[in-house]
Amino acid sequence: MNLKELSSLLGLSQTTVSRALNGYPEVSEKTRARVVKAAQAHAYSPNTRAQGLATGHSKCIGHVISVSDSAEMVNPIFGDFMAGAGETYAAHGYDMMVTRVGTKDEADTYRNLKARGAVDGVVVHAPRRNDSRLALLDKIGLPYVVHGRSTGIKAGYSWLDVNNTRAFSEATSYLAGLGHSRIALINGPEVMDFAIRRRAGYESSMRFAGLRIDPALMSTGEMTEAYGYAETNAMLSLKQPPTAFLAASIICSAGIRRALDERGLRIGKDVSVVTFDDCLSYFGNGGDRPVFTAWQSSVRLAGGALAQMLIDRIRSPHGPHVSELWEAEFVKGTSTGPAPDQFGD
Amino acid sequence: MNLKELSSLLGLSQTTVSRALNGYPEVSEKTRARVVKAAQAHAYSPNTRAQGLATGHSKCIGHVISVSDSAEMVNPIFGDFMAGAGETYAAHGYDMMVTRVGTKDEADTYRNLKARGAVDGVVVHAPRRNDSRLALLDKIGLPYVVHGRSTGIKAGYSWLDVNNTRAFSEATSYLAGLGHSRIALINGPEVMDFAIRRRAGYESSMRFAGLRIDPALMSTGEMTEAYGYAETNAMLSLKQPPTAFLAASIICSAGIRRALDERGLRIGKDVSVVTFDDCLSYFGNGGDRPVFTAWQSSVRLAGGALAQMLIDRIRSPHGPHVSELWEAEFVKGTSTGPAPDQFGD
DNA sequence: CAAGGTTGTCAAAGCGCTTTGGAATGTCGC
DNA sequence: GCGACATTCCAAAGCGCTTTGACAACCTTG
Repeated sequence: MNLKELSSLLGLSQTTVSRALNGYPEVSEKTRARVVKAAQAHAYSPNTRAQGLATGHSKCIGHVISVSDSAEMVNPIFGDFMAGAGETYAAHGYDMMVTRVGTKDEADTYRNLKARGAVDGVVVHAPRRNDSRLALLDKIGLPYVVHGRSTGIKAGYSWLDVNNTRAFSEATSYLAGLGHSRIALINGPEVMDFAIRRRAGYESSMRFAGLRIDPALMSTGEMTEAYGYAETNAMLSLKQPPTAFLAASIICSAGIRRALDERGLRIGKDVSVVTFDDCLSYFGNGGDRPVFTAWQSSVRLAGGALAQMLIDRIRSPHGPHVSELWEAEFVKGTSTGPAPDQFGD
Repeated sequence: MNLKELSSLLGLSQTTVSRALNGYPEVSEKTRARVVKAAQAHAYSPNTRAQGLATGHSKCIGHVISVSDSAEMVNPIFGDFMAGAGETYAAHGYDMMVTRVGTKDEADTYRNLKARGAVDGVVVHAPRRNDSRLALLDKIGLPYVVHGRSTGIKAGYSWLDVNNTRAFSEATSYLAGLGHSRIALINGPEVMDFAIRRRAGYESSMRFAGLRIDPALMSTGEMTEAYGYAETNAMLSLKQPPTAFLAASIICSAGIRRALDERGLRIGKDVSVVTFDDCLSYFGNGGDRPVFTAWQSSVRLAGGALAQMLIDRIRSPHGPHVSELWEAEFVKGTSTGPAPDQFGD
């Protein structure tokens, strides 16, 4: 069923039917009602491609997810982010396109998306420091919003970020306040802007507390369970092992816990753990009885908010840039406690 | 840059340029080379929508992911599946569209996708028993492949599934062989076909081993970490607690381990755990030194294979159906051991 | 050298929609 | 009863591509 058929069925011109369905005022309410009813009865939906050709808009939003070539690692927050964004898109009649790409030909992918007119805008995921994608997107004129920020970029852009610096600064202070002095940072990949900020927050609070910043207690890597496990094991084998861990994600933290358990160390007693928590739907932090002491912020909600931000931007591509800095929420779990007495036992 | 501009730039007709780029034989190699070079130089890519309108194909594949309305639960395998599928799509020039939907208006979503001509085919995720989606898709004529199977559907369809029955049957036998008699099944949602099969495999091996099938030791639910934790705790509090657990996913198993650790039970000694493992990139099973004894099958590879299957099907929509049954691979970890002597200690 | 094939190119139609610029009809005031 | 003005509808152009059918131009053959 297409417009031509439907209109001849109704004895109206395509113009009128199109206008009736798109809510234009040049059509009487009586006719409109008749058209709408017929459209529903015949399950008519305008052909997306034809509509796009005629209007110049694809009503589609792109998400380019780069999969690290080596590890084939997919960011675990991806699913929840999409779920949040997808809801908003659907409410506004947008489709969502996902493009998987190796990190090296990312630029080409964006260029191609634009050249083909495949999408009206994109969400930039996992921004790095001085991320070259932003300038590229500005240059080719593809509207975008950034999930996170990119330190070093002078030009304005729209973004939504969690206050990572603050979250990690507070988390560090919290642990220092409990008497911990050897606090380990199990960070995400430090090419990522968020990881750089987290480290900065950690370091500033360590300094403020008068604690030594020990490179041996700081690690960076893809936030897998195996990574959390391996780093924890390595650090606990040091001559001066940490008494507390600060982790970049709850997936890492699962690995940290595994390592601690394996060594018979009691979490929250012998060793404290604080984690950042993205509120993943399949890996919650224990619900009402939080397990980990955590700073949390829902990536699903972020997805929804960013989607809205992008849709607004597409509507007025030259409007002022907007940004939102979300504060992570503190949740006290059972994974933290006073530093064990180093000279006791 | 569009076809019109490019062709006038070259002093050729649109026909010739189009044919040159699409590899038709009616154009001399000399002209073709000239055209290809110019297209590259001007970064010309045909407009997707116009191309789609003209050809009648969208060169786009749909993935409808239903998010349970209550829990807003996103299947954790989603990201890895997409990564695998996306690679194949890209290699064949297909785009990938994701539609988030509440479970109730799933049918409308498929109908709409077809009516709008938005996609050339879809991957059906998480099939249920007697899944009504298959008949719907047949009826509206939208090509599809199924990730899994749907017991009860008589009509033929193309699918790729893991031999869940066998994996869980063998896993149960394995535990029985170690002397376990009270074996718990922490299953996925038993509206899902795969979960039904897994349960069947479990039950048949329990019967074969002459063990009692105790409903109190069988649970079903969304495969989250919290679920694994809660069920394990509940079962361990029974008068006759299980000595072994069989889990539906490694995410669940993380919850099981947490519950065991919390109670001071040694995994692989006091309690054994076997899990199914989808080989998620961010939650591996310990790499070369597997943690859990597991039956594993990579969901990323499944994504790639299904994508290929669907593309083939789109090319010949009335060809014979194909199906692949993958055997899960056994991996021995440290999470299993002989059943503890019930009368000892 | 005329008849018949190839080869390389093109003009134009068509995909299904939106939108511009009219045109027909109805309504109103005087 | 007539011009002015809404109101309601329509024909046709255009979005950027593919594809059909036609046509020169260039070989082959007998």
